[in-house]
Amino acid sequence: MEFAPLPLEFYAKPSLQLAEQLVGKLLVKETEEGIAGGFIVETEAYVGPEDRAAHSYNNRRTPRTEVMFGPAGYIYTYQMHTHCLVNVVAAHVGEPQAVLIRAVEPCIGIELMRQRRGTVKGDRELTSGPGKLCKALGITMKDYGHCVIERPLWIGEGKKYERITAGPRIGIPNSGEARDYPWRFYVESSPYVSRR
DNA sequence: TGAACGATTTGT
DNA sequence: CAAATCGTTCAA
Repeated sequence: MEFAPLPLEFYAKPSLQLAEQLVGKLLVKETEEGIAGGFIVETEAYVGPEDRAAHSYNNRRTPRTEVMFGPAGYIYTYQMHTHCLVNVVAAHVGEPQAVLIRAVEPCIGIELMRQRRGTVKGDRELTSGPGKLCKALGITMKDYGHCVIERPLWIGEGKKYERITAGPRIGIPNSGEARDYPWRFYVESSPYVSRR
């Protein structure tokens, strides 16, 4: 895969807009084990201070959320239970917005992904969830703060998908009214989204 | 469908 | 120190 990251300016926009535009882009991670990547088929926008589901709700600023207060185009990883989740910072300095990558369609290094994921039923299980794709691509907490236009973790032009759908976000039952906002974007026809 | 898993952060 | 979490995998 030829190294051709999207320009940093691409990320300097509201997370709702960025979340929709990231669908179809190619997410790539290169490690000593090899290269792995996939087309993004599902994202969620986290809008920041006004969004009860966001870690940066009410401008909460801690070591963990710090990167979201910086410029767009940087990686915000965070761990829950035994899994790592990956976000891309959006908007501008001082606006703690981010986009969660929830699922990708495997494209590069599928054999490596199978290896890293272990026992899975089929290839559609490889990356159909935020924790799954991190493990498949080899994304870890070490990628926190990494700039997404540089190796080894970057995003490039991908392909066009038909029919991108918006719906409520997943896994945020305790976020009050924000629970139902249609801020999840996914490819309707893709078997690789986290929930069908 | 439900519980275990158990890293890390945050609030009491 | 206790509770909570943008999840995944097992067991029935």
